[in-house]
Amino acid sequence: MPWKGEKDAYRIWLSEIILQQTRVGQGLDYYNRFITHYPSIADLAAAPDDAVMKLWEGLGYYSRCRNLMATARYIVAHHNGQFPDNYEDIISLKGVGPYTAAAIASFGFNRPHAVVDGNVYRVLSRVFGIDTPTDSTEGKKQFAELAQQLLDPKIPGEYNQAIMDFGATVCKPQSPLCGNCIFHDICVARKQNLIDQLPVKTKKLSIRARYFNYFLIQKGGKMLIRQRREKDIWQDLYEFPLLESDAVAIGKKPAAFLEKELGMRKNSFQITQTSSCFIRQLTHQTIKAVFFHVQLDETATVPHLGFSWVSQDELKKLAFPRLLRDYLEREVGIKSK
DNA sequence: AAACCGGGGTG
DNA sequence: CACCCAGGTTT
Repeated sequence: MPWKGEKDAYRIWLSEIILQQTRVGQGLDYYNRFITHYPSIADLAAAPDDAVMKLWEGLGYYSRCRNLMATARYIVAHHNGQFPDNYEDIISLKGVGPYTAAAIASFGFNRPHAVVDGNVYRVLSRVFGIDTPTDSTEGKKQFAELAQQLLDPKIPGEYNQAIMDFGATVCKPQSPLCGNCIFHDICVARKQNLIDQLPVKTKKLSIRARYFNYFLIQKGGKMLIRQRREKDIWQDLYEFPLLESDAVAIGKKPAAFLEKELGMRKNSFQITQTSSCFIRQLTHQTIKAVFFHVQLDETATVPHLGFSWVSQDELKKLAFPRLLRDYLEREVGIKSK
């Protein structure tokens, strides 16, 4: 991992933001691409939104990318391009919470702040036999205090790295290596046979189904797109004209949508192709999508506010949700790279 | 305190 | 399928 032992706060920050709720194997390529494109925080701050979001495309949790841009620009504007070197200033940055602030402060500036991530929750809950839910306010406070108490303030960076590595390689979520564990004889969870019960989480997420009907409208080699500006999934990413419905089958609504919502003239278009249902499982939503290919005739008039026509080359430079990027590549033959 | 925010890997 | 991932922000 290129960020291990890294002392450049910009690189530490970038790697930590990328790794939020993201596995190392998934984030590694993204990290390398960002460092290549934007070697310094000033480079990142100067980059256009669309270019940065394109580099983030497919990684998910896109607010991380928006906060990344905002923070880079803030540091250039207000900290002379120098990353703040203390916990309080660091945690005040957008997109930086307790974990990330402790990681940057300890790795980059040798400050004595203990990290508490999923690994730490797991190790501490098992070794000490703590069943307070880690997703409760009380649990967060309790584990943070314990972690801070255990931290070796002389070597905070090494300590933080060690406990997270230990959680990732020995005290794993499933099938932990208790036989080789240095805490074998003192681990409360192991002694009481509670390894599979700890850590405790209370909140069970509910997954809702959503039905997206996308319209692929092409004309003269260009496609009609829009940017998602609402506070919803995929904010600031691009998509095609969309009709969301309550169920998979939307009957005769496609034509009505094109006329009413897009202002297209009746009988000036044809739906030439309807895809099968594509399913994308997100953490808290199941997206079921159908794609309608629309053929326009000579008299067709197309909207309008909020939409724009883009060529394939322009489209490739914009960030689309994975679902749409996959459909473009598999069914339309447009490859992103 | 609870809801919301992606995508992928693993067993 | 359930669970988890070097979490954070908004309501």
